[in-house]
Amino acid sequence: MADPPEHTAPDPNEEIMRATYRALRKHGYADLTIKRIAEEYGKSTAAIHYHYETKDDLLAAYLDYLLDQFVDTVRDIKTTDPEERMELLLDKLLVDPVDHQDMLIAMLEMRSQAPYKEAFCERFQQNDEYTRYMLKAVINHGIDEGIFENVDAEHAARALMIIVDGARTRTVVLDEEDALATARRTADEYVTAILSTEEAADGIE
Amino acid sequence: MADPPEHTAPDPNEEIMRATYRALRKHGYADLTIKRIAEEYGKSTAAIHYHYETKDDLLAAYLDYLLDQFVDTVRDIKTTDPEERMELLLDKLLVDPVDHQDMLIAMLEMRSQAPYKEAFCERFQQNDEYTRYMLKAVINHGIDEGIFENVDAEHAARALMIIVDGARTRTVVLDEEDALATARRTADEYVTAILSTEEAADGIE
DNA sequence: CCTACCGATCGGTAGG
DNA sequence: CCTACCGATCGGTAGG
Repeated sequence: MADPPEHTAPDPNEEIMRATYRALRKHGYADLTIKRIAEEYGKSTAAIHYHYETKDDLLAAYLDYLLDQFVDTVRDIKTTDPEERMELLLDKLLVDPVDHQDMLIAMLEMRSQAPYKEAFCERFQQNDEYTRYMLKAVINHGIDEGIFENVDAEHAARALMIIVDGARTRTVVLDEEDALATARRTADEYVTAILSTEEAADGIE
Repeated sequence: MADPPEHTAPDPNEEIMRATYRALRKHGYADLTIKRIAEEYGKSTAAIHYHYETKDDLLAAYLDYLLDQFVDTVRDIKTTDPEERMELLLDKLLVDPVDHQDMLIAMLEMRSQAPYKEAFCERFQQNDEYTRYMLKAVINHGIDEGIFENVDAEHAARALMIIVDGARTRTVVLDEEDALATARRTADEYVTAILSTEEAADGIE
């Protein structure tokens, strides 16, 4: 009931980010209004505008907030073994989202607005660049260690990102529950058939 | 200036479909209004509502219209040789869209609304099923002729669709001009490394 | 198929 | 940070 004895100072910005998250999950992006965020926030719409001048400013801040969270979870991957690290990265990208369907939907909605909102586009590009860099680094590391073929690492990273984005889109658009799992398998096929040196090509079927 | 001597009876439905197409390209889906479609149509908004009860009815009809067009262009592919037919199908899916950026954008916007509009979802599923069936048929044909490995055709078709959808999403969201070309190359790698029997694995690098 | 209009909703602001 | 409100826009309809 009561706040814990040592409550952290309730940062309004943090609270609004959380409220935005809940509102996005509930209503999606197309039906996201300042009023609905304010309802989740527990205050008036003017309270939102007091902290963020426009709706787009708020949403740009929210995308930054999401990007930071993503970077944090990637930092949790401590493994340096290229093969294992690649698997964990692909799991992060293609397995974890299974439990966040609502967010996948809202994010595709926002992504589809990138051509009209430069602030959105920039953030999605930033996120993509970060993820792609992670993949490329693992691939190059694997090449150095001789467990990956001497492939074009940039292209291979892009190929994997295409698979990731394809799976997410299909999960949302077609309501395909196993799109992520199918993509996870496809990514493994790609790694095994194109990247890996020792032909353990048995697992492909 | 004047109409050609033998003008086909101007079918209002067809005219509205064309108007919808132009309005979608100009304004995208999020900013698509009945008024804007009416402007392209050259008549009042009430004229639109005379032919289509609601906005969603019109858009559902438009998706049917698009699906028919797509089926027609696929029918143009006469080749029966599996390898060549696969290449042509992939070109249709990953090369042709280069010249239709505006439509790629509008379509991703509409696709992102599939979770909220059953009528949309159904049509996208239908389109996907058709395309996937085409790919699967080619793969099975190739297997029968011994030029493709005896793989899981259903999975391979789904893998290729993931690549297609990933490329389209990335083209729109990240404004990546070569996302389609990268995906085209990735699809070829997949076909060569996973499907093809004779190892011409030289082209992969 | 048109003109005129309605009810609803939105982002944002004034004034406190 | 609140109440009250504005201007703009939307999908859809009445009446002809």
